Amino acid sequence: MPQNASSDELARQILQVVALIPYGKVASYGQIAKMAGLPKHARLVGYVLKHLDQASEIPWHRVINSQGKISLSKLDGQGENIQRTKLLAEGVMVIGDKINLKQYQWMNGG
DNA sequence: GATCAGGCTCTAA
DNA sequence: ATTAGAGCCTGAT
Repeated sequence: MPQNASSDELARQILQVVALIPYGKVASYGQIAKMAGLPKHARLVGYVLKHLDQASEIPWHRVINSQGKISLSKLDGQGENIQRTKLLAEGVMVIGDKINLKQYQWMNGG
């Protein structure tokens, strides 16, 4: 890891970008990493989001993988994918575990 | 410091 | 469009 930035700082930069994703939109891990100035750290984004506090107001569910699919398999009390449920609640069309990035990806086409 | 695993991504079938 | 393999970087043994 770089000497000029603590891991906590990297996490902060990542979360700062994730917090900017607008309601009803999604972004990929790689996209987040890139926007945070950490182009190769897509997996770190996943790591950071996984270790978030549940009280956090970070919209972690708006982050999906590059294929437009949900990587997280965590389920809620209904046996449904939590991330999928949250996205649907925001009006994001999730078919199976896949999302139409052309339509819902943040900053896609402006 | 070596080794393993992870909410990834790119490329090739 | 879906599946495999290789590459990449960090955090935890």
